[in-house]
Amino acid sequence: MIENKNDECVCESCPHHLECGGKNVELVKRLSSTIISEEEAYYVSELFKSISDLTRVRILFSLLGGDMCVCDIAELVGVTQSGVSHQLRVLKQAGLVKYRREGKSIYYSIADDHVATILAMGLEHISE
Amino acid sequence: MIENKNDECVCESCPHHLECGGKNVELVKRLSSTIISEEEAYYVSELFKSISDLTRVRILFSLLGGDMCVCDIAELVGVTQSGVSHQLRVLKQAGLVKYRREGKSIYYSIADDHVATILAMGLEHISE
DNA sequence: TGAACATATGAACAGTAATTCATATGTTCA
DNA sequence: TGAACATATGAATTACTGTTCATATGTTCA
Repeated sequence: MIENKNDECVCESCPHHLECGGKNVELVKRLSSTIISEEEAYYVSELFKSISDLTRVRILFSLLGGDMCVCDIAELVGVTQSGVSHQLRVLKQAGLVKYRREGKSIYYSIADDHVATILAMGLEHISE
Repeated sequence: MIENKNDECVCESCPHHLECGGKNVELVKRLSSTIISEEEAYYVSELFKSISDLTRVRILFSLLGGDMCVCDIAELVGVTQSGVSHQLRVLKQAGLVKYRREGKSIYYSIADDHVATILAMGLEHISE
């Protein structure tokens, strides 16, 4: 809780807070802006958005088991080759997966341990 | 890479893998199903979906600075009281925030340190 | 109890995203 | 080089999601 010395809201722009006892918005605004910028918030939301689709989550957890080429992923998650390719593009742009070409095939894999940790944290959270 | 002893795909349902050298889909299917179930994948996607919206991310990071009542959050993120309330419901259902009533106001806060960690991991990832 | 305030909910609209089909790009090997 | 295969891309459709407005629920205090 953030309160001024009089335990009373001094915010100019929201006089109603004098009654609701809410925190001083100006103070909060200054504080929270030091925690995360508008731009950072956007990128964070974009990051999690890329893990917010069931198909993409299934792709990511499948890749935790080892690298896979696109056609294998497609069969595993039961989506069209085209569909998987579209989703892989999203994961690629978010920096969640990397890829390498091996002949005609392209193998995708989890970008780094950091990504694996985020996935593990998510799995842990829903298990509570 | 998962391969059988002959280094050759034995999958019945995808004969083309004999050429592309892809992994044995049946083996992968069995392996990855031990990592995460279909139901778990769904809940994980739902969890991250709740952090995939810019407004909700801004709400969460604001709450990292301390508890806040709905009207303060609304002013801080520049959305209608109604809009914030709708988004808080999403965050509540995902177990990301908790709340307590104090008189007429309801104060929301981050559910636990686990949530703060997930947010921090996200922020860390985009900073690479 | 009723007036004032804080929050929640439902409906409607607008913007966005996931999927598929058709097709293009890129690779291998005879 | 050209045929066969693997992946990527564009367009179109369908479904979903975020926002606001109007209103309902719930709390406090005179």
